Amino acid sequence: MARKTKEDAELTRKGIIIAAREVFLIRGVSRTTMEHIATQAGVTRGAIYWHFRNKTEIFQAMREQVFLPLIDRMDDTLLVDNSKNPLLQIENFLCGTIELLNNSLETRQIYEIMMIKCEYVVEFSVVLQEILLTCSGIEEKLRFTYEKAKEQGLLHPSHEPAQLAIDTQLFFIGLLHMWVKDSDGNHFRNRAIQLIKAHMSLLTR
Amino acid sequence: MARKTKEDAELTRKGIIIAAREVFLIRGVSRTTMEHIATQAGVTRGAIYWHFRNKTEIFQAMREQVFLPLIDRMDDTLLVDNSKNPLLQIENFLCGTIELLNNSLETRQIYEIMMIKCEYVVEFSVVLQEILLTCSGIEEKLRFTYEKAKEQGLLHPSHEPAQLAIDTQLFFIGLLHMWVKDSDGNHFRNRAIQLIKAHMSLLTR
DNA sequence: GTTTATACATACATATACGAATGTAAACAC
DNA sequence: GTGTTTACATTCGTATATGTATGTATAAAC
Repeated sequence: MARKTKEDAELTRKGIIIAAREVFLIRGVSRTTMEHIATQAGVTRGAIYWHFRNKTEIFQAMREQVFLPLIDRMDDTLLVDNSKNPLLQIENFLCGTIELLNNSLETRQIYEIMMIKCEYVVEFSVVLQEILLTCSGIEEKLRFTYEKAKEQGLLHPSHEPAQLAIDTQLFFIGLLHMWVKDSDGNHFRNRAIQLIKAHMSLLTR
Repeated sequence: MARKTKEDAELTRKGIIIAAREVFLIRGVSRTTMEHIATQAGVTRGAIYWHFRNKTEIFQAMREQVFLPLIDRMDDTLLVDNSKNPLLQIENFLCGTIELLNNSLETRQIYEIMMIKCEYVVEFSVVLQEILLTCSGIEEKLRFTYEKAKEQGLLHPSHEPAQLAIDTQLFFIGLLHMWVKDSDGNHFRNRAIQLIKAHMSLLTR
């Protein structure tokens, strides 16, 4: 075949990432070969090796498509200081994430890949460090928002923002993991929003 | 080499499982080959294929060593009806699990393998179903214990046992995941017990 | 004490994956 | 409009993994 325009090449690159996501989801990252991805994308391995050095680079490219927007949305929802009701801000952030998972096939699949279709060894253990860092960021932003709530007297006096932040964070990490695993939907997916509201109400009174 | 006694053969089998655990932890399940396991165990692949049909069977054998005791301990801690203080029963179950992770290298490694060194596709997706089932069991037992607490008037009147059970379960799932990922220990491992007590105190008042 | 089944080691056949090297036609720079 | 670079496809060499088949020495059964 012949050379493409820059736009076509970019389309090829995007197509490879999409194909990788689809194959990762079915076969898992480790058991996916370059040939699998190439076939799914309708190109040859040559095309892939032109755009990416190896599978890890494809994985990282795929991951960034979801995690950079997540950070942005988190900042938008939690850090913005309209602060009518900080507790509602937190609830909206959590519910918004679940709705994003419900609405965006891409996001849903990437979360699933990252949580149960990837082995965090050698090259991939870098990703683990980034996840821990992201979690630190979330905890901090939750604490910041709980502190605003405390200032407004919305919290039980004996509840400390730092404690609430971690508790909410761990609750949500657990929820996300079970949401992903619960592919039938009956245990967690259907009830996720309700569970979040219940959690928030537990901490409020 | 020559034939061993039954006891020797059983030792070989155990050794293979131990070797598999050690290699799984470093290389991940998918990227571990039978040859890796054999070398680590000091045998040849022939020995492994004599005891197990394939890698999945080794994985399952390894998994059972940890999960069957977990169920037992859960029943012992939560269902037994001495019930001086059901809330303390729950706290003890959660803290006991963390302490088990701290004290037992084997348990710790198997949890780590199952959570971040394994891809749940095809043969392994059966394991996911089992995990979901185990979680259902945990939720049920937590709810049962929270109901006892409610009968004894230990809970805030507006708190429902069913809600508390799920909230605690999700909190703990999140904690376990972060505990495993936090290999440095500064974020979650060192604080796990304290976080559990904080969680329980949040739900009590 | 002979036979048989066991508990492996060794050898073999097949399949698959990777990365690099090479080929090539068209886009783009000039 | 020619030269150069780009965006791939094709080919090749090498390595590695799997499962099975076969070999073998000994424990156990009789």
